[in-house]
Amino acid sequence: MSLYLYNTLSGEKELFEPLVPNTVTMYVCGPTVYNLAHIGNARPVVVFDTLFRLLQTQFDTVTYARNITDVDDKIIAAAREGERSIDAVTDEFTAKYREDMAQLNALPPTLEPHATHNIAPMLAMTATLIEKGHAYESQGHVLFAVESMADYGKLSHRSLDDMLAGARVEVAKYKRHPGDFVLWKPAADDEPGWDSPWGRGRPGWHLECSAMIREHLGDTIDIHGGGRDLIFPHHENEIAQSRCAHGGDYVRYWMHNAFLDIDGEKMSKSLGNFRTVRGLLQAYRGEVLRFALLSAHYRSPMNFSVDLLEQSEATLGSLYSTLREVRDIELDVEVPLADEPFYQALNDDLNTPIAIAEIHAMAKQLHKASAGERPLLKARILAAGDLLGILQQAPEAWLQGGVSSDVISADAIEALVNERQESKLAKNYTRADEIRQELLAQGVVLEDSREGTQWRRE
RNA sequence: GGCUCGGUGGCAGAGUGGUCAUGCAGCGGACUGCAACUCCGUGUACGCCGGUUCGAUUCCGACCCGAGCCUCCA
Repeated sequence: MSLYLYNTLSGEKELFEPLVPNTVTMYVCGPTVYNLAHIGNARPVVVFDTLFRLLQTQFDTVTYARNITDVDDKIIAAAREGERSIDAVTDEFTAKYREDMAQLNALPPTLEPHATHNIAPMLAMTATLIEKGHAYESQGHVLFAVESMADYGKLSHRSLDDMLAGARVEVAKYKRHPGDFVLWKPAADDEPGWDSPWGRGRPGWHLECSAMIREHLGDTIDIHGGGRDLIFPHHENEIAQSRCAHGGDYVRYWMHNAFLDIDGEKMSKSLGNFRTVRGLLQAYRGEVLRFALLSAHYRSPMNFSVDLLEQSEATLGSLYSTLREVRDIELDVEVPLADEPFYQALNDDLNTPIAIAEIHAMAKQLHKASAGERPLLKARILAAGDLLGILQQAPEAWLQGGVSSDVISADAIEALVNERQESKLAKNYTRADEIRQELLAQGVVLEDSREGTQWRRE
């Protein structure tokens, strides 16, 4: 099966072939740990987690690194504001980030490098860039000289002239060119800092990723992902640093996810429509959030709303209902992935909406399938769900669980279901219907079948 | 202003040069003691205007609207 990925650098879908056969290296820009992750932050995590799962089905070794930026102006500001130590802030939000992403069924990355643990490689790269004439020291800062790189701006399709035209911000005096960016900046006494040949200071943001990639994954990696907004300046500057420091290719496939709107508006603090993952998890299960995020192609802007979440929950419920019908079927069948439409869809630049449509098609077939056909269909649905990071729970647990399961207990429901069963046998349909209505008011739906009554929460 | 990228039926969202997305919701029917689940049926959707073409939602051009980036925001 051939995997095609859209490469931001070329603007086209390209056949994916790792540099080293059967070995893939992937890096995704992770969080700056000074606050809670919002649902927009979760999109790349879910998208690249899905890619991670897909890659693992066809390459022997997949090394996926996602960094933790734990030194940054915003962290310093957050610590000051809360009158806490830097470590207290970064530890708290690193832990919460991991918890939130785990709720979204995102697998832990292979590596999770922390910026503060990789200062030495950053210093080394800075020194190399100065030696090679791509960087210079100025008033305690070390800056990258963008004019020293012939094709600076290639990823974001812009020239230095374009950038000059757009520069409305006052240019710092210590810069030779307005586009020059910081590799190393001085730290005040009460700020985190490390000794360096250029004085006590801390690394610039772009440098962190370049240095950690080289340190943990190598000079050239296969895939580098992140949100669209990172194309410039972050990724452009990473390319400049790494290519100028050690030559050759830096990243072979650049992938960027589009943004999320909230109720048709962009998410921003001023609009008051900031949705943290943690907040949303109060009302919806992580799998619902994940499904919602995967219901649009990763390069399409998507509108995130309560409607979408309700639809996602209903859709997952219906798929779990289908799986409940076949819960007793033992699985001992192999699913030949290469033949699967859902697998082909995912291999076409991670087309998750098509993959989901294929799951629906299989569910439909399952309802009509003969007993002999059912095991394979069940296995295929679960295999698709596994790649998408959904549908892996016990159907009963999903259907009878939920974030509001404290409204009425499962025991109480079972008791009423039993009472209703007796009423039905006694042909007391008035009481039976009363119980149905009573439970419905509590968000519990009853489904009668020849085998008995099943229930689920709406 | 520059550079990227979008505008698809009530909603979400794929895709394609010429009968089909898919899901949710709605409507009609079957099934059911009543329901739910399931099944069957049901929608003159592709921003606007030109052009190319036998034929365009799909290609080309202009326009309108929206988004992201233009020094640290997924």
